[in-house]
Amino acid sequence: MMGLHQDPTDSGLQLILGLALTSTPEDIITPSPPSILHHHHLTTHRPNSYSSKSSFISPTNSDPEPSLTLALSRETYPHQVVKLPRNIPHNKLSSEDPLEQTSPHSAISSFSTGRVKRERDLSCEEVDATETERVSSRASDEEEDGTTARKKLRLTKEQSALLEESFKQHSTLNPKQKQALAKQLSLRPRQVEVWFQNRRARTKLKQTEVDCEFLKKCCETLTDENRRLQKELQELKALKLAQPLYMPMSAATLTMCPSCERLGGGVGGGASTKSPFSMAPKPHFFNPFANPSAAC
DNA sequence: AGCGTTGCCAAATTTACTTCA
DNA sequence: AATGAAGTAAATTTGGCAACG
Repeated sequence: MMGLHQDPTDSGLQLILGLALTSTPEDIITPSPPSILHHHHLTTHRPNSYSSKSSFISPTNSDPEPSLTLALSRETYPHQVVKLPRNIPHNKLSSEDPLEQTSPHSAISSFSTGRVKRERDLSCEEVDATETERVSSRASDEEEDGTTARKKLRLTKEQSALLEESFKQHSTLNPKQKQALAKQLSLRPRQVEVWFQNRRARTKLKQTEVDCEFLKKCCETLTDENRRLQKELQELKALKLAQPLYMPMSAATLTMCPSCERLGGGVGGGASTKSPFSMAPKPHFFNPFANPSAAC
């Protein structure tokens, strides 16, 4: 009825999701406001200081159970074996290190800020890499002959645990924190940065899925409510046809509906009676967004 | 004020790798 | 054992925004 699609990929649903949850209380299954609103806030009022950026999604709130997040790689990939790729694309043969790979456009010019930045990051992180690769888990020492494709880093359990722990404290890092964490993990700052970016994306995705489930339940509740009201309306219409003449009631028999302050008939609400003025067992207009905990 | 640079981020996408049927 | 599909996470690309000189 309400045009609420069940498909989470539907753009209409996502729009409704962002709007509908603005009044989401804290006692529902979505402990944090929808990330859509946060994104708008961040992109329009991006703070200068890094410490204030942690408002994106609080990992302790939106991801209270890290073991249930989408990041299950440590459990599903327990062996930490770095294998050579089965097939090596031609365009990946130039350099093993992804950070040392420039895109096909990267050498064209320096007009793109991203390209300039990457080259700059590379230059500063190469120094860092030489310091850290002695104990790094990265298998990245084969690029001398230029015939090895890049191998994707698989973080160790310890590295993942430390990154997760750091993410719980703050979902964004300032440069000092990034450097320190990279040194502690024997990774490059860029890798730490990428991990945090991907981790934030996973958190947001998970939150979106939670929001979607919440809206599905709200939709079901509203559907049931609508069905009930439609049925009640049909009954009232039928009674109206059966009793076309107005039958005045004495003031003593009238009661006030506590929710909508409409007059109802009979003592005790009359819900059990089949009076034409019987009250619905629930409020006439049920808003799950204003009262989602009761709705879902 | 306008401009270019720099740095960070989100979003989308690609890619390497793992798991499982 | 081999294989391909599906899933996952690391890495890349693109574009936007803000701060700074």
